[in-house]
Amino acid sequence: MQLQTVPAAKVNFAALAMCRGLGTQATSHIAAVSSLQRKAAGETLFNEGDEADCIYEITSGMLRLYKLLPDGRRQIMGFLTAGHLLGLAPEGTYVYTAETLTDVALCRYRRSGFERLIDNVPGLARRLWAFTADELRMAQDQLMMIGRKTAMEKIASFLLMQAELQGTPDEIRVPMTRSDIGDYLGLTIETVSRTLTKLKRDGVIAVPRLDRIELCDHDQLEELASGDADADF
Amino acid sequence: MQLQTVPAAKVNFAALAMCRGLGTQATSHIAAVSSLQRKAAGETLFNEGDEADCIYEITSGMLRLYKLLPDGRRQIMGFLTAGHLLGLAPEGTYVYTAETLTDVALCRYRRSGFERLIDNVPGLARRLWAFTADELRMAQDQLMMIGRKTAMEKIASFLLMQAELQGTPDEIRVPMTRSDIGDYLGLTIETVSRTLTKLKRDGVIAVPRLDRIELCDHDQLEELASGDADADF
DNA sequence: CGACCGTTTGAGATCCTTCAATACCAGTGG
DNA sequence: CCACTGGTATTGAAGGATCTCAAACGGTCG
Repeated sequence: MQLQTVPAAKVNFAALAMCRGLGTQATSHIAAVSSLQRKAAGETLFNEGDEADCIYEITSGMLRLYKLLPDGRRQIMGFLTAGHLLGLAPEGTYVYTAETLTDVALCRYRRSGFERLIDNVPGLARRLWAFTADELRMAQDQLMMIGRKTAMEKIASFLLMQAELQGTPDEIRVPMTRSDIGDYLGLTIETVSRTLTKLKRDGVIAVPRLDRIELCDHDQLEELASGDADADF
Repeated sequence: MQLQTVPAAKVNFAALAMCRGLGTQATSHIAAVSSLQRKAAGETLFNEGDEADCIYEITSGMLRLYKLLPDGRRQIMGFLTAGHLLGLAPEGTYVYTAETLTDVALCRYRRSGFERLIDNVPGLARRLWAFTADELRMAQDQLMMIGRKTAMEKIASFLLMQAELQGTPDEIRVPMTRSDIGDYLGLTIETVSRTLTKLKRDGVIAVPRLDRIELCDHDQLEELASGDADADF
């Protein structure tokens, strides 16, 4: 369900991540192939394997990206917030499924119109490259985390990463379920829950509501995340 | 130790992955900022955190890319062969360490000279983007593998991936140690060894030498890799 | 209130790790 | 030629972190 489509003219395109640093002319070219979209929580933006005909920029809200194995096992590749692009495959099909975790506002760029711009707008291809490179860097950090960290280190890293991503060092919003967190970190829902409980007991975090976590002891979290914490934690 | 530096004029640049599809003029521009290098097995190309002043293209041989945690735990991000680029960060520092597994031939592009080309050679930025996007796709496949697959599924997937990468469906070269494989898959060296032994016992693979693995039963491997194999394996 | 859905908690099982011993292989020097 | 050495791989036994299965809890909504 597409809640709303705003005429392109009403959007401040120069403020979008896609256009930042590009000239006004480039910005208007980009505006010409884009439209604003709203999605409710729990909707699918596109599926892994779909024809990649659009690039999206998130204006507000949060999405989850994931891949599935044939038997249903899921790996979440990331949680995206405002300012991030997605659907950035230079060719072919989407490599993951994108679903909204909250209500989301998006700017959509049609690939058909976008293609020409990439080669003609100076700096645009480079900008797309930079976005993809950043996504790669995050994927590789996640690899390190999933492959070599313990459950406690993963959870601590996750909490700090969300705080960083959301720009709120002391409290994070958690619109994703425990199951989402588990599928992001390579853990089960029970292990996520148990680990959070342990952090609560130790006073490192507080959970006033299911979708809020207060980071009470930032330093302790940092230690837990990097794995050089005292043995009694 | 740099074994050899070949004058740029002697290299067939048009055949390099970096230049493929670009014009002859673009190719000569790129040639102007590049040089050929050889490295022996076991050398470091660059370290995680180093100033990223060069982009490399592999001409022959194999490298490993990895990140380290403060306490020494290692996660290998990939094994690279001929035709792959590395060091492709659009800015800043290298995000991983690169070491040679075998003797390696490389084409090196200095960033200082390369920068200008990116904005001036039509199609180049897009090409770099495509390379980074491909690296991202591989990182995300690896995420799925490490986060959600069992040891047997990981090993089977690894063997098939190497066969694909090396273009030899029936036998793969294994210049990396068991420890490398473990650090790539998020397993210990013992689990890697035990899993390979099991595959040997079941006749799915054969190991004539430590650095060779024959894939005897490709179909069985595919089944094991995707996780929908019969329970008795 | 009662149903529902996600979370938490518990108990037991398991896969993988850890620790330790042995085997293998290539290189070296007697 | 062969013992010795160092490094990597294999194998075994035991332990532990995480998973699985199951029940209880807690908030939300009609």
